[in-house]
Amino acid sequence: MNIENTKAQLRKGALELVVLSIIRQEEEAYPTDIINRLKESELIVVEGTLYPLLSRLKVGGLLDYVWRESTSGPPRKYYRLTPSGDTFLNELHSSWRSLVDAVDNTTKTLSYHE
Amino acid sequence: MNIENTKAQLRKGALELVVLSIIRQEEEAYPTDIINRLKESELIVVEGTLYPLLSRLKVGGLLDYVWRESTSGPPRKYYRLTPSGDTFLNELHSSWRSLVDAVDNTTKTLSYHE
DNA sequence: CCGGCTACTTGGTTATGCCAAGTACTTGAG
DNA sequence: CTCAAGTACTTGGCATAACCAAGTAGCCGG
Repeated sequence: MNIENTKAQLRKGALELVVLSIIRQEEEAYPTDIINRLKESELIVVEGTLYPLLSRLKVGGLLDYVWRESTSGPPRKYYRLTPSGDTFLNELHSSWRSLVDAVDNTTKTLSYHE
Repeated sequence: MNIENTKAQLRKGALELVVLSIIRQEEEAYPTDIINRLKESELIVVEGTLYPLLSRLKVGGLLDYVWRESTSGPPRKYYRLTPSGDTFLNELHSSWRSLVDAVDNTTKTLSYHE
């Protein structure tokens, strides 16, 4: 059993939450922005993960994007939250808090061992 | 995009942590025990999820079990943490705290919207 | 000895996240 | 003009987790 493997597993599902949060914070963001923000938080994500995730959120109506020119390369897709994306993010954040509470509740006696 | 689906996704990977935590708390526990404890914390898990998870942890050397007679049916597999399971759980708990911190860090400005 | 309860097991499905290529647009050097 | 290098986005295939649903099997009471 590999701890690194399980650590990676832990964050699955939290990605949608953090990606949506970053986009809300920035008002609008393009993928490389988002990847850099994630790296700052030590939540490393690669392109092959992020692009499909953004597409799913777009198809789901939670995100929208506009093309914008870049001064240093091809144009970029700048993503923004739609109104339903905004609502969804609030719900998702609340679900996250519930999960954290539930896990904390289950693991709280760990403190006797640490 | 379905909020229920994504909510379910959120807890993936957290299951190993809570299952190991429950077993440590109880000293030893059999699957139905664990499922009931999870229900109390609103972390619903079905047999088809839990049994394979326990098997993986057993194969990984983190858990061990003993058969014990029951007064109301067939014997039960009582699972216990092995020493390496104990170490693993400490590491996993620490990874969990890091993830929570990272997500909280990313989502903290959400409070301005709530 | 058989119906119902309790425990445990096991295919098959879906979806996420990752890796690794691949496509395409832009700029600048020569 | 053209070609290399950089930036941005896309896609196919793989591994795995969690779930669903069905199935196997031991145990007790009538």
